[in-house]
Amino acid sequence: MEHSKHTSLKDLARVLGVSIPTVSRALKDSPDISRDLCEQAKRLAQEMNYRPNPFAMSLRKNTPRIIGVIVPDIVTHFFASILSGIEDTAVANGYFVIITTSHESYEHEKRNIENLVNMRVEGIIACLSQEMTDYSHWAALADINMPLILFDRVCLTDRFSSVVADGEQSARAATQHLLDTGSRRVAFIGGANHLDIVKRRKHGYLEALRDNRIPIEKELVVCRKIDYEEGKAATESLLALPQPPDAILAMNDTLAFAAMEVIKSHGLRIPQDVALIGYTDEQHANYVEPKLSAVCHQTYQMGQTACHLLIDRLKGDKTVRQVVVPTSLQIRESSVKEG
Amino acid sequence: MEHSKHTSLKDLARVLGVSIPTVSRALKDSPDISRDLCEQAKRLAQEMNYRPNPFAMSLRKNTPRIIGVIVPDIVTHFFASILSGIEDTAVANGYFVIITTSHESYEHEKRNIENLVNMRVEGIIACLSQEMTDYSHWAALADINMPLILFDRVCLTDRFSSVVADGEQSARAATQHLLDTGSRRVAFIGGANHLDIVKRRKHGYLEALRDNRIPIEKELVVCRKIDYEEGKAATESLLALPQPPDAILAMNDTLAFAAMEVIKSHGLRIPQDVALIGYTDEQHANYVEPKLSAVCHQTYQMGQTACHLLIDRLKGDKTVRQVVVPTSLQIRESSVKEG
DNA sequence: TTGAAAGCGGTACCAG
DNA sequence: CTGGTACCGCTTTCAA
Repeated sequence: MEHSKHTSLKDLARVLGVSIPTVSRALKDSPDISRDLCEQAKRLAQEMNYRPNPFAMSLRKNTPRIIGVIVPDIVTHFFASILSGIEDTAVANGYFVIITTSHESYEHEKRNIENLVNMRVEGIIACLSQEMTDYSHWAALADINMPLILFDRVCLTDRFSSVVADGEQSARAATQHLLDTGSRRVAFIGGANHLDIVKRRKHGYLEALRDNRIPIEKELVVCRKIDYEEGKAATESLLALPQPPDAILAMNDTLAFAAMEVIKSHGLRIPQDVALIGYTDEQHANYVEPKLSAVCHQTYQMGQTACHLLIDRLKGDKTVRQVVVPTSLQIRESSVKEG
Repeated sequence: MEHSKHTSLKDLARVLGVSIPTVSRALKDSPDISRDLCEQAKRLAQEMNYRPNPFAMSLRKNTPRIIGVIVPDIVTHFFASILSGIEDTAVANGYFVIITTSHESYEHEKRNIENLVNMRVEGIIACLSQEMTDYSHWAALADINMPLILFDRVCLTDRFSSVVADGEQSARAATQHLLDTGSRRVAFIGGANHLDIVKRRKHGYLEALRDNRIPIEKELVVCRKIDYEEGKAATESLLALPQPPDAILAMNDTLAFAAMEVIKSHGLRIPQDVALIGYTDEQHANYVEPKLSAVCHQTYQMGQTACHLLIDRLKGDKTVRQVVVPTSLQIRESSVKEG
């Protein structure tokens, strides 16, 4: 007896004294129903607060108008903002969004995929978890023809459309900027090496060094995990080097703030002793002192784009695309040693 | 031909050469099916990757195991963290979560409620939008017996269970702390007066003044809107007073960071010239300089609690509760003028 | 131990 | 213009 029974077509039919199919058609202004009945039916539906039962609909055609989303977590601003873009776009197109979190765990991720498939969502938008090293559960989605769009951390890009930032280009620009403003020994703090975002950003960093004919020093590249504590440890290890870096490029917000914390705790000045560039949004960059120079992702747009890709796919567009969303390097206070 | 047909009981039945109901029962280990058939059926289900169709289920009993959530936005850390608590709890109990955002708009809020009801979610967890001044759309949920749990910004607490922080007590403690550590003229920046969180925190602030026999000065209380720009304007107006405050209590994170920005931009020192206390989480409080003394909400727990209240309600517990989640005052650098 | 039939709410097709 | 019938996938009597 939970929520007092919804009214169904049957109820309307009974009151109107006509058959169920007739009411169904009347409500959709079918041309072969008398205008009169149409009006009556609609008025009654209004009065009796009739709502089409989505489960009945979905039972016939498999289209519950629900999109599933899998993100590592909801709390990180980067993901929250992307979710926001997804949600707004989905709603604007008449879809609901079910959000699930992988907590960076392979097991969770697998279970979430399972659950969403079981729920018969029309499509899935996802960002890979860090732990994820084998792609079979994603590939399986292609096999059962479940539309999937990946963003940020992606895989199997020949089979699934994806949305990523221009990681290589942004890291290259950030590194170049550090070198242009007085830094000499630039270090890189990244996440697990198997993630392609790590590869790309690291590659951009290395390219910039090469552009400037700076020999690569392996100790200056620390790739552990995207995690606050790991980021702190990475920074500690850099500062403990016999010849520590005089600048650090941290490849995402978690790592950047971890680095900032550690540099400060060592009594070092930013940017004079160690310059710092991170990846983060405007707000967080401005909150800290010194204000963090950072690569800015257009997170909201990434969410929108991912959702649009999915909706296009649901409408039948089978082409696999890789959308690269440009980033912008925003110079603030933490990076410039000299004008 | 979207996602290649799921296998149904019918498919299994055909292969096994038995009737559909039989398979249905076999899969649930019904006692009146031969052990043999049970085993066979389950094995086959496994092989053929059978998934019960949730729409068919939901069509019979109205229990899609989906919870709807309405929040003002996803991006604000406060909400993101609560969502996280809700999501984890929901999943742990076998529920999906559909998240919708009101964008602080009355219209969106109404539409979201509508949509979730149409979708036949089993219950709703929500935080009121700021714009919301009339409660009828929420009251309507009670009429149709849709379980509703409110958090943070609540209404009709006699009919709906809710989860709130101890706003009055926390504001009182924060104000007392300011007075204890050298501040004399404490101002309060709040949001729209019709929100009960605003009322409660303001009340706590006023109580603290009274406790200390400090006359209340109306100009020191500015309640506009919870919004970054509005918060800046509020702070500006305070600093422009003939006798400006020497301390500010900002009743949430958005307002606190806005206040900090403006105070700094005036070249005033925190806390020496103007002491500041906000409401925010640990991480953000520590990012800024000086580190922000702040009331800390147990956001994740608030989400968990709200979800548990809903699940209990879904299990039949009709008692209406008001859960108050304690806060903690965390003294950092922005508030203490003197030891 | 199993099967047949009805029903959940709606749509589509054919008949009249 | 309207009604009858069948079906989507599953559960639940009731009969056998």
